[in-house]
Amino acid sequence: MKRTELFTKTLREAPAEEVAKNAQLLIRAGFVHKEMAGVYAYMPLGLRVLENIKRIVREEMNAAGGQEVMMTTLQPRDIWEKTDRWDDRKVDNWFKTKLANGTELGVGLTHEEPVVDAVSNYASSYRDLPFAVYQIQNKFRNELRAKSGLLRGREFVMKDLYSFSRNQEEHMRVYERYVKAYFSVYDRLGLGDITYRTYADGGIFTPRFSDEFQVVSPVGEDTIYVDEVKRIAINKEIFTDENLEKLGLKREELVEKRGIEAGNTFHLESKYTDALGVYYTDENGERRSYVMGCYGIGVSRLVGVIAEHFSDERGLVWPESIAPFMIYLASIGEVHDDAQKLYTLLRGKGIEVLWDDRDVRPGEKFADCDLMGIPHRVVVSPKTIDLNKFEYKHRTGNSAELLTLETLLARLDAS
RNA sequence: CGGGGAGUGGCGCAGUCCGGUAGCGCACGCGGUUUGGGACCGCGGGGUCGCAGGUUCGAAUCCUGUCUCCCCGACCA
Repeated sequence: MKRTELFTKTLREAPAEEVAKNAQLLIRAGFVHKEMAGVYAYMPLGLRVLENIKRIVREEMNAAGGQEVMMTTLQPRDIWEKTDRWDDRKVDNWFKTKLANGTELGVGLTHEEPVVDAVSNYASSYRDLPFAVYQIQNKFRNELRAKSGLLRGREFVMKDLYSFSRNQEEHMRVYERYVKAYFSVYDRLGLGDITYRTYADGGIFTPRFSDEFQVVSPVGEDTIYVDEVKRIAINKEIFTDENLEKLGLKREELVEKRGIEAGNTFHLESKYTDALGVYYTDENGERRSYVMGCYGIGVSRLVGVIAEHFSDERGLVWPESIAPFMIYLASIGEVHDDAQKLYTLLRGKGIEVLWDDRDVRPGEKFADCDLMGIPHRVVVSPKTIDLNKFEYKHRTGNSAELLTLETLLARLDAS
């Protein structure tokens, strides 16, 4: 894409109302637009990042056997009453609305009930099991207080997956498979080293712990205790001697840290299927309860987490796996034809290039390139043309170097 | 929802205490000089000062109400 075709602009200063680093940088660089508290719209660059994260999540969920669906945002009241989750005193962050005839509707905040309801039309035999469905969709939660930029919003993009198994043993195999898939996701996002599987409260309907995937960060909302050798952690909310013993953790081996919950997985047992009267038939023709699991990843929250973590005093520093563009091509001086040639050549190789073809001074191009966090910067100028080379610099590098076309392409291939 | 702070062109701010017809920087438009780390000069467009009442000859400024935003807390992916 050419910079002159991109309608968004960069700002020198962030809006005063934004304090969170992730929101400040994303707004300054033109990635997101704040619609209201806790509600952000994605502009072209931000959408590219969001879609890249979705792609990675999708690939890993598919690889683990998940089948993608898309449930609805509008929710009928009856199925939620069956599981006792309609009442505002039970679930206090519903957004609700009405049909013209007065019928009350819910605006989806999670999808256990509708997924169970939909699945019951198709799967009813042990032969169908196990299976899992997932979706990547906007969720709406009426949080009392939105904060921390993209980290806690009222409308956000979430991947939610629901597994259905025959029994506990099968469920645990499936469960661990998705836990593994989660780490593949975090690894590919560059967060693997600072993400800990964290034991947390499992909820009212299971004696078991749930797992949270906590990204260590000073701005995290959760306090966790990390065993850095075993690479697991325990959330402060269940930090008791009894639980430590149960989990085989020793108080003296744990380090207190702050974490951002970037995902979680729960054992749902048969709570929702039983409540909705949905069962399967086993090989003996007997009616049996499903064993369910649910698995969430805050996709839009990850945009904020990564912006927060991968940034420096000059701006964002996207990992290549999700960067909006791979290369920032800055043309300096009267070099349009040469820049065009390189632009076409790189795009022909399937490389995403943002060509800054504006008639502005070099410093402004470099500053924007750094602020936007594009991994590779290539400069075409009269000087580089005279030498028959290109100037190359990595976002995290200290200095630029002059490379021939072949070396440049090899450098990009290697990364 | 409790406590604290703040709403003035798209963004950052001054002006509010002490009422007199709105200003600066960035961004935007035109002209010119510039051109390797956010250049400079000149000219120009854009704001019913969050909203609604009230006081006053006169309100961004004083009074009342209301909406919104941010921070801390409680709650939560």
